[in-house]
Amino acid sequence: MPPLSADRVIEAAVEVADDIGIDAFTIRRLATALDVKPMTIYHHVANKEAIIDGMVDAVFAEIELPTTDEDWRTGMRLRAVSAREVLARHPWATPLLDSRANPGPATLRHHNTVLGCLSGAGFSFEMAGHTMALLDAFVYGFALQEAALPATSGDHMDELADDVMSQLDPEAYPHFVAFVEKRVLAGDYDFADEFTFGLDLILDALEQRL
Amino acid sequence: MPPLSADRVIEAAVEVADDIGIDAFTIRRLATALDVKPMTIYHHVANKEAIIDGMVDAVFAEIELPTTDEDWRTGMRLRAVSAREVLARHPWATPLLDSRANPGPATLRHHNTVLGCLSGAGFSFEMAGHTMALLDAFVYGFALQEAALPATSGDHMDELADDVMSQLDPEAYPHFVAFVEKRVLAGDYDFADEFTFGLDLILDALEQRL
DNA sequence: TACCCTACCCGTACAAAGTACGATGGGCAA
DNA sequence: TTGCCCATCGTACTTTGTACGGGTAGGGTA
Repeated sequence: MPPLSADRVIEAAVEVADDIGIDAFTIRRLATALDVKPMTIYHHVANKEAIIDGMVDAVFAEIELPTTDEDWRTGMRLRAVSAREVLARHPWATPLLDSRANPGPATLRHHNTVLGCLSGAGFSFEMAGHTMALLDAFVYGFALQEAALPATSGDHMDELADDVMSQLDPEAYPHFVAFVEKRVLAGDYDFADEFTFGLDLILDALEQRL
Repeated sequence: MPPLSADRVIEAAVEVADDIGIDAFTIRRLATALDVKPMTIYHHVANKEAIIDGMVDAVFAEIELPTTDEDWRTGMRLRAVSAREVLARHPWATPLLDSRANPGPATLRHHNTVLGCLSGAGFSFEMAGHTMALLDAFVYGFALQEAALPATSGDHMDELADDVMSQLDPEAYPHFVAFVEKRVLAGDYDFADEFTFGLDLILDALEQRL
């Protein structure tokens, strides 16, 4: 076991948060995961906020970025798909991504590269801003919805949905109940498919406006 | 002052969270706002989680819903615009909207009405699912971004952006720095405008697919 | 060898949070 | 008046972040 370091603290913090969620993530639990006493951690990071800053930056670092020799659509699609995957692995991160007052280097690099891809493709600053805000909103919002799901597909969802349905008055919410029964429980529903539908619709529409 | 009730607890809780944020929102502070001792609150609600369930439902209740005699596009646009306004008033709510295991009546009514509007306009269950997932993702994601902004427009932003810029190496992040200088600090930038751009783009594209 | 410095690590302790448990007190029915 | 009920509260326990200061090991210097 190498001596503790800020990087090892952040790395373990991400793992702990993945396992037990950001609410249950405490310094004491992180210390246990690192096989160290709580106060040891404070020798390497200033406080819990600084750890979370680092965790968010680590998440940004996992997201694949467009390369310079791609067209904007390929690059933006790649980044969006990668971001969704990463945020699915780290569901606690989505509400925090934009909320850090101290963005880390990977965060800055991320935004810089995205803007560079769009500028390189001839987007005006105005259009680049529109595009980034729109795509980010969609990706973050989708990740938020997905994080709330008990499961995105598979057998588990049937039982869970049944459970919810049983406590729900079909008279009061007829469209909702019908949707869940006819669509969600139909068999082949996978919420993740909604992502590609929305993403490609947005990319198509952006392309048209150029 | 009427006697305490679950509704008054929820109402005050929303106000407190609006004022000081969800992290600083504690039972003790809520009790102070209600001019009551902490334990009194537990006579009316089960625990803090139940309060948050109620707060989220109260936020859903504030969002305007489409009426049955509108076409789908008008209804969906109205709801999206209203949701953005409501979430801007209650920035703490966005990450919680989808995360409640016990949705309240306003929440269920909300989803039911949205689905009803789409079904009434002839959307298939499949297309209604696509549409709702896409619009919700955009609205929630946008609200998340907006909540992270120190300000969406006005003079404050200039100073804040200057502050951020001064600590940032233009060599390392040239596109990012250029974007902020040329677009954000240009004078008439208002992040809120990005909302209508994205929303109308999505609605246009949805209309085309029908 | 004797000393000390530095980099780590930890023991203890305190404030603030959620909330279990039981007491209190004031109004109403009989 | 007596008895009861129930909204309110006092006290106390657990869990959290983290301030403060004390160890301790290993290497450099005299």
